[in-house]
Amino acid sequence: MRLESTLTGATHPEQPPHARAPRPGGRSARVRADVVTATLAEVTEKGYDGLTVEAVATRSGVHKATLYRRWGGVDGLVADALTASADQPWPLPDTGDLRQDLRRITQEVFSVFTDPELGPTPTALISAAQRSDTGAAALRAFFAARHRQAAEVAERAVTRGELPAGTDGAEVVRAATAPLYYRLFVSGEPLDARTAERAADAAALAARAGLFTSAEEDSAGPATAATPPTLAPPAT
Amino acid sequence: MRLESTLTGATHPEQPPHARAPRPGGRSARVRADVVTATLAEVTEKGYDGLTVEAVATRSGVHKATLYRRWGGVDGLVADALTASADQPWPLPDTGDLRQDLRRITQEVFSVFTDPELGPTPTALISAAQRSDTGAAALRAFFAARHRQAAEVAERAVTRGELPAGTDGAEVVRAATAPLYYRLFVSGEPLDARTAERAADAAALAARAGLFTSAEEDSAGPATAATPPTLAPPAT
DNA sequence: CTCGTAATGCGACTAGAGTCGCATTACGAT
DNA sequence: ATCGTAATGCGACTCTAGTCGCATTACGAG
Repeated sequence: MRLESTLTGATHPEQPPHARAPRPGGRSARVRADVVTATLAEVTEKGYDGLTVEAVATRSGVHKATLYRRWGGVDGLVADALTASADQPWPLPDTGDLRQDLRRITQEVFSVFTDPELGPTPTALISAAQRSDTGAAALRAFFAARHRQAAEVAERAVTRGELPAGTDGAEVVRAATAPLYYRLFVSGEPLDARTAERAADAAALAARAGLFTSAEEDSAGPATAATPPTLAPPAT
Repeated sequence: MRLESTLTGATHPEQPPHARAPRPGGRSARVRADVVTATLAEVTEKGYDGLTVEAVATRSGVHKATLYRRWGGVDGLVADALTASADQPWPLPDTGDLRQDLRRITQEVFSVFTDPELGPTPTALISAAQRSDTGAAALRAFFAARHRQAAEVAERAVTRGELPAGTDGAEVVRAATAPLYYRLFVSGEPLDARTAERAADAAALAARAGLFTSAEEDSAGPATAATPPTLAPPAT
């Protein structure tokens, strides 16, 4: 479980949550890498409630006081770990069909968070990040980056003429993934592959109906009814 | 961790703190009421991170040890407060049109959580509840109740012939509200009235298209099956 | 190589969360 | 009214998160 290669090997020499260090040199970088690694391991094993600065200190070999000085506490540790994770790229599907692309995306989200092997870490990370202001800020940045990136799927659909011009790509992505995150982190209801599909289909449907164009104002018009598009029936 | 069976014990099926107790009499009831009130006040004022058993003890006039005995800790306090809040009825719209009904619902959610007067309490409550297993269980119950109740708007739509038979009402409600909760509690992105409307419209559209009927089987084939598990969770 | 300085290591100290055993109170039944 | 018992009050105790001042290390510049 060597995350160091990914997280630290290519670690950008900035990002200490506090101040940009006048000494970004070797040691500080190593310390940060070790700490991030240890934090991820700890939060995965014990969850947020079990996350302790002292445990991270022990595991990373970095002194407790140093952790408090640089990260301020568990909040900062989690936020930094999340920030470090946010850099990693996310595979973007390109099937040539919006609905398929969205399905891939929601399926990806679904499998990442439910996979017994991979799931616990991102799940714990996000849960943990929700708890503090610093973590919340990191979360916002995290999702903003994801949405910005994934919006391309919708933008390609616009280019293909599949979606109306002016469609807000990020909004489409949010609509597709929101039901999943809602279940995972808010209502706590079980999440299955079917829900992931439905969410993607619903988002695609709404996008095609033009609900996500930014410069749009409707009221009670023909509403959404007139469009039972050629969309294939619900995945089910 | 372990709540006395008096509360949410896992031992017996029925455990609402207020349900059957060996001594449901006056004092215990008063104590619980005082504690719930104090908990709500504290969590509203200080947020979850500032929530302390000792502060609740002082404010409610109930001894700290009693709080630990009956509620187990802050987790239990929050969970109980949430449970107590869940009982309160939620206004159900009935405009005769699904889309309008859903808009009312999302608008309601929107205003409750963003209202500077009312918002902080439910927001803090839900945020707090997310943090522990006990709280999460209470949250699930809370949302399950809400969904069950709100599903009626979809069921009426089915009766009217506006939606296909077999539509899962709760699912429609979830689809409508998920984007709001997602923004509020997961991504932390700003929430506005327009988003609330769009979410309702999108859900209505998808429902009409028959995406939320429960008894059906897949038609799109292997679309979802193949998924390159190449995410970026920091684990490995 | 030497030196100045930032970063880390170190251990003691404080404060507050959470626990425990026992005394006291008040409910509910007789 | 009386009594048995559950629930609460009470205070001392433990344990650990978090802080502080100072010693030590290692980076980076000359």
